[in-house]
Amino acid sequence: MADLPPKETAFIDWYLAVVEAADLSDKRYPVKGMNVWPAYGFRARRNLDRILIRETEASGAEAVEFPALIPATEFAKEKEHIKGFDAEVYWVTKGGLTDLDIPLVLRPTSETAIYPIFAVWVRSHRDLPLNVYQIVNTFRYETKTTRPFLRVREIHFFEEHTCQANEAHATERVGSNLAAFRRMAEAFALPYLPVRRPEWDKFPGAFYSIALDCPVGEARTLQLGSIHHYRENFSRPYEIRYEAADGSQQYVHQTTFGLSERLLGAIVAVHGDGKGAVFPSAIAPYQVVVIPIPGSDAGEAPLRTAGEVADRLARHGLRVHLDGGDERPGAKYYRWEQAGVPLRLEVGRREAESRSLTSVDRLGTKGRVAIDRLEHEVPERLLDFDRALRARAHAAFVESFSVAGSLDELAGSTRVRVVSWCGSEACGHRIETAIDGALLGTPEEPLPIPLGAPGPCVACGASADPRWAVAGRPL
RNA sequence: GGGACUGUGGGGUAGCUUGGUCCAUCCUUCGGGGUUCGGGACUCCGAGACGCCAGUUCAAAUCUGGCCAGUCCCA
Repeated sequence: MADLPPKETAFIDWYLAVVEAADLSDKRYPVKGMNVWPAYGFRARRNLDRILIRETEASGAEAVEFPALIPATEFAKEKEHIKGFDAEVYWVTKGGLTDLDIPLVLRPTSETAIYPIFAVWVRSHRDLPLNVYQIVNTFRYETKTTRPFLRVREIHFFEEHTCQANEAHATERVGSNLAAFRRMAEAFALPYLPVRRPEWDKFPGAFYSIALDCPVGEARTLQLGSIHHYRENFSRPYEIRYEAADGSQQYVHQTTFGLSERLLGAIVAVHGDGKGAVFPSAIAPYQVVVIPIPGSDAGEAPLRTAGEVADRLARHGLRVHLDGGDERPGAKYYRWEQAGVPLRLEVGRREAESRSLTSVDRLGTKGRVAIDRLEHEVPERLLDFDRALRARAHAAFVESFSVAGSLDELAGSTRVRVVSWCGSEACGHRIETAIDGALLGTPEEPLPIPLGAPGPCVACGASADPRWAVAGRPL
């Protein structure tokens, strides 16, 4: 088996090799950017979705589902929005052999599918807040190179859409989305930074956009998702109004929260290593793999014991896989490490006789697990593993930021840079040119490195109203 | 939108300059047999490819043209 390219010096080659070796996505489907979910990758995606669903519903939203096709007339109602998406939508212009009188857009995102119906659903202040989400596929005609999970044309998309009574309530919803994402990221063991995007880079039609950015090394960042405050920007063109308690008609203030399978890409990118993928236990397709080690002198005991172990763990609710194949144990170790399984249990003659298993987690920590206390000890090992994984990721996260005191320092940077910025677009663009990337925006939460008060703007030197901003190179 | 480059089994490749020695090399993968089994086993047998369409030629993976797909750089 060929070794993986080095993650440090050939990141994207490494990433693609891991995705393929771990059987997470099959990119051989003959449409660019539209990939197949094989069984193993699909398990990871389903586990990921479960967490999104759990945390979103805990934050007070309900699942709905809207159609995939949007009439051109509805799509065109919000002018910034259509301008932002025009170049990347797929059109359905024919029904059978007949040209459609109103062409249909295959949703690139669902605002314009949902909001005409919101206008019907929302009549009274008693209908508010209206918090709904859907997990559906959306389509964007990407022209750049596509990458499994990171940049695709058919997106497995989570989108929450809400209507609130006023701007303050909408701002609160943004806060509860941030809190929900914090809990999701805990399960993914992914460190991230919420960043308010600069004006020129916000979502088309938004009042403001908060991106959830995750550093992945070499100054590169991945946007994991985004939360938008729309104010009345959509409710006015779509006429989403309600009658307030005082009898007046008011436009709702809206928010959205979007995530995608890019989260899976981030999990691979952040946690993976020279051996392959590394899954946090909440996402892992298999949390535990049990490997029997036959041996010439061992008889049936290892296989029988391995079966017992796997059965009991499965009954206990763990995702466990018994690898009883003909390969030698070493080959299995390599394969399951590549596939990112958090915990491996080995069962040979010694283990069968002593009723005590050898455990090795994906970060290399070895231990023993008493078979009599399986149901207690295995979950404990998984918790230890998750903790260690989180600590490793957090250490890398802290390492990935550093302050830059001048534009010159930005060139060729291998970190995400924190700069003092006056807030002007002109200076923002100068910063972007200097780092050959993007001014990601202003952090919404404290940065993981010690910072004093911001000094004069790195671009223009003005000292009026400076703020810390982060600049990087989006992947 | 402009330019450069690339397409060989499931994955990765050799061959292309100078057409023939190629019913296409090697690694991996896959199916089957045997010996094995505490960190990528060995061995035997077998499967599987020249992006598509034309053209040149006695002869095309190799040369020419068009198309398709992809990658990178620039706007």
